[in-house]
Amino acid sequence: MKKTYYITTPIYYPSGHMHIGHTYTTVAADTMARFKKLTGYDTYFLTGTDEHGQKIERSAQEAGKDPQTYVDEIVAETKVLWQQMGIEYDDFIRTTDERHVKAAQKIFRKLYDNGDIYKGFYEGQYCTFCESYWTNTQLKEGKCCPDCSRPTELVKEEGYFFRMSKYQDWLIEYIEKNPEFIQPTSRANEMLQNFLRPGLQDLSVSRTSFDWGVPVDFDPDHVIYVWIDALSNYITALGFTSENDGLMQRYWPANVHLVGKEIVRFHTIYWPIMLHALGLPLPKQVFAHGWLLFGNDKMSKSKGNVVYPQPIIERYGADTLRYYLMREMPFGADGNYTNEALINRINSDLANDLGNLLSRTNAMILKYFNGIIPPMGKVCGEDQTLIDQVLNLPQKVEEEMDALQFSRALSEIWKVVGEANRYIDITRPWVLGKDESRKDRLGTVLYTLGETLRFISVLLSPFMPSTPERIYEQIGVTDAKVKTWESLERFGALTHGVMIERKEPLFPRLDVEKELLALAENTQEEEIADANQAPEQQSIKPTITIDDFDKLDLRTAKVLDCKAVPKSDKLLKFTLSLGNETRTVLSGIAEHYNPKDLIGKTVIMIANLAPRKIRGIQSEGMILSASSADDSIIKLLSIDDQLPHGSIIS
RNA sequence: CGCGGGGUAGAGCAGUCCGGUAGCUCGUCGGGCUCAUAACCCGGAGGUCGCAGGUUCAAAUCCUGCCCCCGCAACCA
Repeated sequence: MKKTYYITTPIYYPSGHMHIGHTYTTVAADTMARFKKLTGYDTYFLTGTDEHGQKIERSAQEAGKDPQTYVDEIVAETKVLWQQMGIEYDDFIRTTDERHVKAAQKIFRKLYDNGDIYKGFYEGQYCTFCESYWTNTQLKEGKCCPDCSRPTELVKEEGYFFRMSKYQDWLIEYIEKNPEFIQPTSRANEMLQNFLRPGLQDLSVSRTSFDWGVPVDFDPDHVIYVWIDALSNYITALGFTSENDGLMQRYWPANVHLVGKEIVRFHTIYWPIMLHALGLPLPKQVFAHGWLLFGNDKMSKSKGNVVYPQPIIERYGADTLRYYLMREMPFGADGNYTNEALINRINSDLANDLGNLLSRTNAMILKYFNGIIPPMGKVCGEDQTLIDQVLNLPQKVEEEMDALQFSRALSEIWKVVGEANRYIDITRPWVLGKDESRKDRLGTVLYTLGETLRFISVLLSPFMPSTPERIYEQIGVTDAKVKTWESLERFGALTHGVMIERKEPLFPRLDVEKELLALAENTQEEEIADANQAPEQQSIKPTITIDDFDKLDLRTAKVLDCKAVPKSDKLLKFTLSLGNETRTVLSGIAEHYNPKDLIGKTVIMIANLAPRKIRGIQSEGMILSASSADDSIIKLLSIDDQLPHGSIIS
């Protein structure tokens, strides 16, 4: 029986279009899956979408659609994107699939029956407007909602909880004994130090505050919250709890869950504990890759720097983007996406090195052998050097792939591309071509080059699925048997006597300036679209009466002193004069103002706001400021200094 | 002292676990070649490895302290 290999991506949240970050993860998983298939594994590759939850419910509402229609559209678009990117998943699970819903309910019930889930009360700071709970650490000053800045209130709600703490010691031991389980290792330390060792709290696993989810079948007021709903996709897709669980038998436990670094916790704490509670083995590895940053900034919609793959695919093709994503940065660390780096990679690696190698090889076979692949003759030392490296290549690539080091694997392949280019300079086939008596030698050189390109193509096929075929037709590879992993065991499987033709360049060289301009247009359109959208999302708060307004005591205040608060990025400490008294007030505007510039200004403050301790300093009021929707611009309200300090504003 | 990651040539990164001539890609400068997509090949210049101490025959690497950047802090890959 063949060895199996099961790899997954996270299931993505379809509240918006998939961007290059999602593409990155999915391409990595696809590349790995293709590599394992190539090397003879019985491979299963799962991706999908996590479609429930309040955010989807609300996004759908805003778009004037029912949630199912809303997610159906985004999923359809996502599938088109994956198809364009050459993603060959074996299954695409949607948490709204009937099969998933049923299985998630069974899992929930099973955990409840076992006593791992119990009914209790959830208590937390709740924002009525956003219909969302926030933790104390998330809240803004004055216990305000981090999303809409309205005050939150303490709310108690009936809910189901998972007894995480029960399994905490077991998991700590498991992680310590299985260093391969969480990769890179630094992530394991992070989990142990941050969450596991300080102690796990029981996890709230149901909600009554929204409906768009899988109902708890024995208590339909509750829907199953994301943890069990989303994480269980990895086994519900295999038919866990259904009569037809053949895939589960065959592929579980997964070899790798590929995840982004922000969801490591869910996959290395909650998920293992859930599996253990269900009596199932844990995935062999959870691999956390880094983020694709734009320049040095995190991609985010509010910054308007989200990169979408479609324009890149249209301009340069999916294989090119796949190559860039897998090559540019070490898998696991954060990397930068820049248009310039993309174009440089295309030009130097794909056009100059690989494309040109093929071009010169193909051109010489046409010129000196009328397009017929010559046979291989006697091998010299200079041939052998190249041949040895070519023969060692598959093993090197496999080693790097097993460590999920895509970038290094490609770098190994490109070392050989470079070696082949050098080989041409050393053997000087154009000189051999002038001497009819050295035709055999010339044939050997060109055959060696063709055969090297065949090795490269086969090894490249998981990374760039459509490029190898374009190479094959230029070096006369037609037989499927010489496109396999097994065909890389010996040097010389390339069939001679085959007729080849001249084709268009594999990857045309790009004009850097021109391409940068074209790509910049794309990003700018996005920015404008986002900027126009942003203010609309901040709707006007509910109406209040004049009495409500009267409760506020607004005063002018003179800034006597202003300093940055130590160990804080955002806070400034103000000493304010209200005429007859002096107040200390903190304000989170350090990123926007230099403290010195504010001394002497007259600002407006709320004088009767309940004092609050922030960073150990008592803040006795609040200074008014206006901000843009994403807080990128914040302006302090101030007035001309004509009035006495402490004047009432009404 | 909340947690984690990072600071190495103009740019982007590897090397740090297991101390011992500082490496790769791009760019740049010079040379070679003319089969090739003005591509390819060779060579050079360019770094007090964030700062300060310490351990050592020897520190980018180990220890201590500090500075700066980034991310996370209960569902943004």
